[in-house]
Amino acid sequence: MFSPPPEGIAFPDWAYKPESSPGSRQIQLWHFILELLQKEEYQGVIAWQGDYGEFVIKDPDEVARLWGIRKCKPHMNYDKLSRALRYYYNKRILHKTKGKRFTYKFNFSKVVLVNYPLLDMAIPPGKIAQAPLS
DNA sequence: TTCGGAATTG
DNA sequence: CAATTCCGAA
Repeated sequence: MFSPPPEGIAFPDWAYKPESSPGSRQIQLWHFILELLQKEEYQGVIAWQGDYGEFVIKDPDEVARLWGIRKCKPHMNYDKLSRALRYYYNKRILHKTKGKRFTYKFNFSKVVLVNYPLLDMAIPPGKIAQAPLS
């Protein structure tokens, strides 16, 4: 039969964007990719590959167009989109699966931390811990 | 196809 | 700071 959706890579809740507090930033690129990946209607353009967090882009131009619409950038294209993705390598949010075409992998360890900085709020009185992130 | 520098913007 | 754009290189 057709391969059932791998249960391990489905996004529970923590993958969602904490979204906008007033004055927040706009949606980041990986949030948008996550949103597309969670919808079956986009499996024609982007879908999970197999391993944990690995996904493959089937229609880069389609993804790029949707992303462009989202950001009001009508001249978006996979070349520019992937450029932003490449900057994510250094941020440890994404990685590239080499050998395959249009295949990337999410770095959940970092994604969770980025999404939930508020989870670590155990601050002992009198001492403020500061994480030298980003 | 993929990587990355550099300049610019919000 | 994150993303966009341009473009050369491997």
